[in-house]
Amino acid sequence: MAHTPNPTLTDLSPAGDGAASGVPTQLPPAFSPLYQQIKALILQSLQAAEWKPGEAIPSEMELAARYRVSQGTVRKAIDELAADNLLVRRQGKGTFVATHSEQHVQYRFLKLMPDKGDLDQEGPAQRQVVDCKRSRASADVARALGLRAGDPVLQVRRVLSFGGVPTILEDLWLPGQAFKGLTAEQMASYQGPTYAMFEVDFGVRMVRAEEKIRAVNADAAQALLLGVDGAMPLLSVERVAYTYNDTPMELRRGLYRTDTHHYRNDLS
Amino acid sequence: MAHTPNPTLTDLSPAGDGAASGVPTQLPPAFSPLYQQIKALILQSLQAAEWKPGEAIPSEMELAARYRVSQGTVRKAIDELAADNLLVRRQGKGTFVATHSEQHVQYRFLKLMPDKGDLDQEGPAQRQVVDCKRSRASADVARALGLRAGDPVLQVRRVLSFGGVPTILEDLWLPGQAFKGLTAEQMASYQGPTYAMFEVDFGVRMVRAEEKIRAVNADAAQALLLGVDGAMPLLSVERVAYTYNDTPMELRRGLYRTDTHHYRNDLS
DNA sequence: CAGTGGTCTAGACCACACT
DNA sequence: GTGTGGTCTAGACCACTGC
Repeated sequence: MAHTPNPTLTDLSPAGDGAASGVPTQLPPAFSPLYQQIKALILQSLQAAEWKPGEAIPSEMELAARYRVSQGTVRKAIDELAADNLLVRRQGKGTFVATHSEQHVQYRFLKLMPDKGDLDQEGPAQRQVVDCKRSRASADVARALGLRAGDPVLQVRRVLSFGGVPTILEDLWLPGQAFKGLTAEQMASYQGPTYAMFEVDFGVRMVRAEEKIRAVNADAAQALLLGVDGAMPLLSVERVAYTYNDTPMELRRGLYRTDTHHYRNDLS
Repeated sequence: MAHTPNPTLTDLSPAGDGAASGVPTQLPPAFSPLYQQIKALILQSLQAAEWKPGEAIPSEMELAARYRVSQGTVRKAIDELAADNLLVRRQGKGTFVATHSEQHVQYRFLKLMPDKGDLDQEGPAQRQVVDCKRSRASADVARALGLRAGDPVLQVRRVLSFGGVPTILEDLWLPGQAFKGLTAEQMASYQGPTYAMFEVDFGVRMVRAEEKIRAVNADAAQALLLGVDGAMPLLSVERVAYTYNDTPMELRRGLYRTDTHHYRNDLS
């Protein structure tokens, strides 16, 4: 099988040329390596929930057989998906679909750290849902979520406390479509990360996010909920979280107290 | 050469066992893959400046011959170094030592973005050096830089403006040892990123950094330098930058205006 | 023990850049 | 054309997990 591409896979290699059709290739067919095609196929299966968060995907040998490529090619595809945190490899056990329902990745998207110690040392975060209502997307919200203004959205306001101290005030906007039936009860009572609940109850898995950070002054209502003086500057963290396919599924505006905590970022 | 480890490389594989010494291995010898050892060797050459920033390193075949391993093993070592942004691969040309002296990575460590558009569209940043003096490390500074309190440090205060608007006020602390002879003139007049100057003039290459971000109020002097009202909340960005070997080589405290810009971060 | 991912090798061929 | 990195294959063996 020394480079005899599987006929079921798109042969994008210029090597084969277009002689069969008698038409010489004008535009180079945008060469795409085999392992990228395999990666895309695996990604499709993930989107289609053929394998669910936490479950094992087929072994490298099985996938190699399925796609009619060598184990090494499957390996490279999986390597990239693991680097993107979509899959998790565990030697001797298998390769698993990444999930937010795990202790050690509890706060994967939360970059706030206590000035001393670790978030885990402050015990589990207490969540207090202040508000949870159906509403309609403003122009701002619609743009961020890829909706049209006026489309139904779910809006949640909550306070997160660490060690009993209110530290984060968050407003969430979720597309009404995908999160039909979400209740305040559910937001408040679910044990574990909110994104884990989204996976379990709504089949929505967040894979990446973008944050814009600013320093702001709180308004009166915000200061009250956080129990801080209105003059204390706060960190404004605006996050858009995406599922597979770069589809935005959540807009979140957080206000962080940074007198005892800080937002930590590693650059490389 | 089907797994006959080169004798010049540490054979950490348990396969060889300790029979030669007659002493059975008690503690497993911390198995380390060959490619990790190669990676460490390449890293040593980088630290020793055997190849300088911007230069090409030997080809994969040459390195494979030098270390007596297969090309694939060298490849995997280089892959990881490239993923860490220590090397840059360019197909058809070679593999190069990463450098800050390049247009498209101009602002690799600067996450501040204008709310509309791109930093590059605002033209080159104007740097105004407010102060540049030799001093002694305070306890804080010493801890961050891995020095002892009282050790000589270089201290720089400067203002960065984009499109003529003062946007960042920065204080830098540099180990006096490594940056002997750095002048205010040099800080102000060098064309290009400051980290590029560090590479060229002092042989110090920054490879990663950690930032702690808070919302703060400016004091009077700071507000004056940034030309803002004292009540405007600002982003405090405290950065420690590291060279090879996780050696801290710079402490930087920045105050960012976030009324027209924001700190951008991608999570995954 | 069998099955999984992880490492290492060797060789072929492709895409790209320079000359 | 030559030399570089990039892809793909095939096969061997190692390390880890759980039966």
